[in-house]
Amino acid sequence: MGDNKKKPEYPFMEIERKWQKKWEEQGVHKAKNYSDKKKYYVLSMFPYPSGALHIGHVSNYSIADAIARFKMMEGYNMLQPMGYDAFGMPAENFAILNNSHPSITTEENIKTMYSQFKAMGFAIDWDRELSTCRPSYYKWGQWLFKKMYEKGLVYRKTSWINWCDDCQTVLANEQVEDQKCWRCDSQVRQKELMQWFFRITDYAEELLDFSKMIDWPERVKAMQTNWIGKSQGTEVDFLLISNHKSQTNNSPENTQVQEVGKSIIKIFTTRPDTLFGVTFMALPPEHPLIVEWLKHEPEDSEILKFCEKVINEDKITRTAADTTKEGIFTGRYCINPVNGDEVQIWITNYVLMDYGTGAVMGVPAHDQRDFEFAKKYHIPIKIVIIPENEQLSDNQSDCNELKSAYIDEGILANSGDFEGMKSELSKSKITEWLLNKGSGRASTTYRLRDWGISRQRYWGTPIPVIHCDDCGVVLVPDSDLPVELPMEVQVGKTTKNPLLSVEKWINVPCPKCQKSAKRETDTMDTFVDSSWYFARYIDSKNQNKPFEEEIADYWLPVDQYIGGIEHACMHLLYARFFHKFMRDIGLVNSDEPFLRLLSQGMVLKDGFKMSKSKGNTVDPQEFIDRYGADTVRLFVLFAAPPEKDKEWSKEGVVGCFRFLNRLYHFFKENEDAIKKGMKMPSKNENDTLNTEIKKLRYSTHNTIKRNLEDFQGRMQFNTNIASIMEHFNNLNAIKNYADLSDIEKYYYAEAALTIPKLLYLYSPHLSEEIWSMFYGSCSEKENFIFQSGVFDYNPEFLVLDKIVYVVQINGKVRGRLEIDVNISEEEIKKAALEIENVKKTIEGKIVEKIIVVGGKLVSIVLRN
RNA sequence: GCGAAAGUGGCGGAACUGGCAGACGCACUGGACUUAGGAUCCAGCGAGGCAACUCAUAGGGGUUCGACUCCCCUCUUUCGCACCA
Repeated sequence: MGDNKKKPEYPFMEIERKWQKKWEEQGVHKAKNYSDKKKYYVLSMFPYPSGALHIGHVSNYSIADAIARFKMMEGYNMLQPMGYDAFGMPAENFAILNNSHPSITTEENIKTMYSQFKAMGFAIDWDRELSTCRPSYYKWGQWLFKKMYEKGLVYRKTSWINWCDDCQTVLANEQVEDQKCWRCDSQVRQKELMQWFFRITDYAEELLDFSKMIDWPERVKAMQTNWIGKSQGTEVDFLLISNHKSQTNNSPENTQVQEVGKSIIKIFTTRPDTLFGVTFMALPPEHPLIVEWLKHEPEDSEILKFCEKVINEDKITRTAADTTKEGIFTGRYCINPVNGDEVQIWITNYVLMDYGTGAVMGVPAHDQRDFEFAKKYHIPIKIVIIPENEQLSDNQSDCNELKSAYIDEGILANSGDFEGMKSELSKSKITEWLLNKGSGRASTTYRLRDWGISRQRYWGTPIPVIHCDDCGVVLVPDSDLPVELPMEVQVGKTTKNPLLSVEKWINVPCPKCQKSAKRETDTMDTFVDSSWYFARYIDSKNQNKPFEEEIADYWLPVDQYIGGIEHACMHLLYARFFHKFMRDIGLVNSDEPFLRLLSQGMVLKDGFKMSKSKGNTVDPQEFIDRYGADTVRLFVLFAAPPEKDKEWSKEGVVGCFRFLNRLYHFFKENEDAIKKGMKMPSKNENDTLNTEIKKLRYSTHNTIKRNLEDFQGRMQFNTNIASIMEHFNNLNAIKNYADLSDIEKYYYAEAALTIPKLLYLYSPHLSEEIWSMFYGSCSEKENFIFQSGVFDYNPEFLVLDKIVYVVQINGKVRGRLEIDVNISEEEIKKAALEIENVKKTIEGKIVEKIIVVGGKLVSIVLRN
């Protein structure tokens, strides 16, 4: 021990390959679909096959693998599957860049990634591997689409989207830069396009319920709650005045018969207490009423021009909070149901058609936006709420002096029968009054919008629909599923959706009437694919249904999900929606897909997110080749707690490598010594243990305890690893092995062999290698670490016979006291007062009281 | 603006229910051994002070025998949502 000879690096490459081979040969990572054992399903978000594992993947799967292996040790029937999220724009663009077809490049990338996964040595059941771009997978995505359609959860409607004429596709908001297409730089315009939607809003209320999860980060729950954005308020009907004042050409059609549905403007408000302060009505140009009115406008009308301008503004600019509020008066009026006031109707750029009822009552005195708008266009401002302790003074002068709206609640003024009532109470009273009059009702709205899943893209799951002139939308029969993507297309920069030009594929007979019809050419958003993949893993080879319900009952929900925070309001919400839908059609019997969620932090370089454009990327492969998978895995877990961002450090990796190296050489050098201590001597010599070994034994069991409890609770692997290093340092400090008694040698060996067992979760290859030095293959069967069960400690060894008390005077540490455990409080006080330094400090002062905290410290309080 | 999280040495981070602030690792410094290398071993490592001690957990108050931890205020950073009526 401790000699100064040169040491070669440990042969990690050989060791890692060796154990990967053994694990595979003996199928130790395969999960059984039917088992008496309790199951544990560990899942990491699957990767998009970009051609190489990046450091984020390595971090994600290292966390998952630690949990997975712990559950294996605990004896669970553990499942950790892996697959690829292979459809979508990045894959399509990758193919375009390489002048190839995405089906080719994707499968190539999958191959590369698979071999990288193998080299990392994750405990993955590869028999269940899937890729979303294979017909065997997306067949069932299409099947689920149909089920959803049949349940009324799928619909088509025209909606306003960002459209690039050059690329002939919808652009997501983040693909529009400065009103221009990110790819071809041409002007983006708003276009009304027929799109497919999933009615996720039907589940809005249930999606707000997180009670069925065991452990989800507060942050994610808050983000989803925020995103769903439930608001309770009141819907109010404003009657239109049909022969409006400004109209000059009073044609009978316009003035008399109004369609019933259009004779009112419905608004939603969370502040019915301000209803008496309404001085205008704000509608977006897309509002059906406006659309109707515009038909009667002359071509050069200002109103028409204004509407066109607003509609063509890109969504982001238009909905930004700091965009100047603009509007135009329609010349028409409606009636405020609470007081009969005539209210001007304006078209504005700041009201959103797809929230609430798509119309807003303008209360300039009590809403900042309305206030700014009213100021600009000289619309009257009427105060109807005053702060509780103030009097309403001269109304008129007040309004002119106002610098901003009073948006808080208060006491109602100028409010008819509700005069003097508190906002809080008046809300329900006014709503009640409206209900009785039939011109309003309580209402709940959500910010959550239905999920638009149409993509005018080639590389995605085809929507299994055929359009027939006579029959309309016809679902592709089950027997014709999957609707496979045609392969004979050229993807390229210039072209529109390549599917549009595959005549052979598009033109099909209508399944109902056999007349010629056309296939839907939109494909599905890739988030549809990832919304149910966790369920497909449990029976991924099934050719007759998405998965067997009985197997799903065993495996679902996922016990532990690990992924990035970036999916909080997208993937994680969509997957919850899908799971609930699958429950409602009887496929699964649980309410939530993911019981526990760990959202891991990013790996940063120099404090920034790694990105190609910044040029601060790290290729993990480089480090894996040089220091081994065990080292890299250990580093990403040691650098910070899993949910925190971690800074990539080359030196840190080397530090982990050194630790593993030291460990390996320690066991090589002390192999014989440890072997001698492996058997508990028959004679119990506990009493004769020297203090050093007693401390080591304490270290062993305390380290195990810390690691065990951490896995049962907060899962901060960085401190676990630190504690293993610390314990190894303690073990290394024993230099007098030769002098030890048999029982001391036993505890020495125990201390040593604890290390591979604890480290197995983070650096499994080396751990197995060390373990096998002592518990090596007896026959054909290997003794894998997990088979030895989970690590456990003996609480008896954590009881010390001497304890160090810290002695404080007025809160400052003045000494310490090593004392027998069983000593009484009085004696401890006495002993504390006898410490030299304590004596000196309290000399000439009066001791007011002495507090003894059991097993920890003595606090002496002096009178000042 | 709303919501969430966070702020501790040169750095990543420990300190779990209030009880020795800085575990573990990196970097650094000195030494040993070295045909020198990303090797190994020993020692040191918050600041000030010869020392006893003092000062330090973003800043300021408070509760307490005792506060990184609890309460109040302020500042800063990151993230999410954002004209949501």
